[in-house]
Amino acid sequence: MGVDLGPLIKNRRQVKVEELHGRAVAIDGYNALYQFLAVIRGEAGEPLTDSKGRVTSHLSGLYYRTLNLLEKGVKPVYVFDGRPPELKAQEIENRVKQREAARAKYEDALRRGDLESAKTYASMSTRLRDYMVSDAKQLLDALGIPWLQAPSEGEAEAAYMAAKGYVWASVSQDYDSLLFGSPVLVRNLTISGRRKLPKKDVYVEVVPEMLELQLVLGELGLTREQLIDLAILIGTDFNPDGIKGVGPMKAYNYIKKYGRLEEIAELRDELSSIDYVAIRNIFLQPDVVDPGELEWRPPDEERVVEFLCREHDFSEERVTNALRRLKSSSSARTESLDKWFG
DNA sequence: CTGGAGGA
DNA sequence: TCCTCCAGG
Repeated sequence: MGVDLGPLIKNRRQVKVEELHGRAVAIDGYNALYQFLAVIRGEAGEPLTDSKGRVTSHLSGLYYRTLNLLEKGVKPVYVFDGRPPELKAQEIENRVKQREAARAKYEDALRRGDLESAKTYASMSTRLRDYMVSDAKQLLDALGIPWLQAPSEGEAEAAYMAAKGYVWASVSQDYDSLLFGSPVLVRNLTISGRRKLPKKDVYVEVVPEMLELQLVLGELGLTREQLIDLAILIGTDFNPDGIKGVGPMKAYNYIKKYGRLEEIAELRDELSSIDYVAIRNIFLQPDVVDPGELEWRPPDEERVVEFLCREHDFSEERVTNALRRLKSSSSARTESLDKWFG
């Protein structure tokens, strides 16, 4: 779920798509696929599937989102989670239980014929299976988009890539990559702007926003080490409960007043059950790998059609239309991308 | 979420 | 041309 740093961070800036032109970004692949799976659903909340019953919602989202980014001159590299740290076990168990509870409510809502609730709970019961990730990687290969299997946390790997200059920014909805040291975090990376709020017929304009680590730290008057301590008080994936009764504001006040966890006398008992030294280490010395040279190739149209249309029953008209649009876009003909289509 | 249809 | 709505797989 990530750390709830949102309320503390005022220093966020809306990004225009033009500012992303020509830039490489590392996208948290699991984060992205989960969102597509949660959102792209039918009337009763069922995911899109092919004729063999395999889920394809995430492929649809990944395909059109990626082509849109390419059309705008953005060069994405997708980073997928590897083996989670031991300390993430509790968080993973929590998520499993939440999904199971949501699934029960989903089935109940279906029985009652309450489609609106069904859709909500279906979304909450989203599971990302291995085959879905595998399919996503196959699609990216066909599209000529690089992807990376992180040794551990994808967010950590993306942050490393940004910090080392392999990419300009990391992309995720979560704030964790700031804790992992990403100099720039982009949230809401989407081209088409408006999104419908659940329940009400209200539409909200969704614009990509950019958070810079140094500006955030400067705004809060904290070091990255202190921001990590603050996050531990609120609760991270590695101590999901945090400290009872301590949210973003109280956590901030504690760290501003005492500087670091060791000095907070009144929380000594609560903190004694949290292995915060190990958690700090996950954020400060994460298990990452050098990505090597990233290569963007032109989409292999034959392969894309074979995979999406032949194998997964996508409409060939829609799929080829999208590719044609990319080919005729100005971005595809300029700069480093001109080699794509001769 | 996104593209495309169909109405304003 | 813009906007809203809905199916997509």
